[in-house]
Amino acid sequence: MRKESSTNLENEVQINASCGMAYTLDLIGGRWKPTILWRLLDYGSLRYNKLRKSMPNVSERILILQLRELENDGLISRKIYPEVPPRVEYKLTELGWKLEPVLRLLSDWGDANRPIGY
Amino acid sequence: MRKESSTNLENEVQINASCGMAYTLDLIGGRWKPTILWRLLDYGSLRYNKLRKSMPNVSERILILQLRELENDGLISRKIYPEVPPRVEYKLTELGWKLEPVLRLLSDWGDANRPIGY
DNA sequence: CTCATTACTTACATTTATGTTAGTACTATA
DNA sequence: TATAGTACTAACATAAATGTAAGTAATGAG
Repeated sequence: MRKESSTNLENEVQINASCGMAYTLDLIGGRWKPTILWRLLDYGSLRYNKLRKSMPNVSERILILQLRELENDGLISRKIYPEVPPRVEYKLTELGWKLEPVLRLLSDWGDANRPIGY
Repeated sequence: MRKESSTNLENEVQINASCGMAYTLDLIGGRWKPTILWRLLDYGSLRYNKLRKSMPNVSERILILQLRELENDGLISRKIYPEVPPRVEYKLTELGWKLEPVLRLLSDWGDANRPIGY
């Protein structure tokens, strides 16, 4: 959990409010968020388990955390089917799809400029 | 300082190596890096003191840390003039300038999609 | 009754990022 | 001798992000 007040948090809030770049980076900047977003761009829609199995190194807790943050920020949606065993499907929202060109540019830049042998 | 080995670090390394998006985000993702890069896009070249005064909320230590990381990652250069009092000028490298379209897209997206009243 | 399946949650532990405060070296100028 | 100016560094402290291991609810199949 975050503290209710700290210089750290105040700085974050202030920067995000005044700098579009920082705001965008804050939305997509978690350790596993790029991977999640990329999968959803690829598959369109994914069940939790399939997503998880496509990311062998995340722990469940962290994966859920990142999914919740993306959901709270309006980038992905979570649809629960009332079945047993449960079924939950994740997909990009309209806002999430608006990110596509941004994500592709970030991806292309990284692939083009990552040092050789990195 | 970072540990030499930890799951955290291993995950970071592995993701950055396999995902261009994550790699790019890692380069520009510090708290004050967007602001620094934006200033340098704007001014072309900036002395340390002028940069600092344009960012009243960073502490010196953190500003220097972020500058060093950007320098180590090859995005900015640091030129020392052998004068007293000292003079140090920061500017974007060629690689740094290549980021310009990425930064502008991130900025535009954030400004366009940040919730009202945020 | 037992077990498998799915999408989680809980309690705990560690690592990493960020922030605070004070101090330094060097010289020119007053 | 004292002070100002610049670009830092050092020692310390806190906040936030990430990771580990185990457990849970619900139900159908065997």
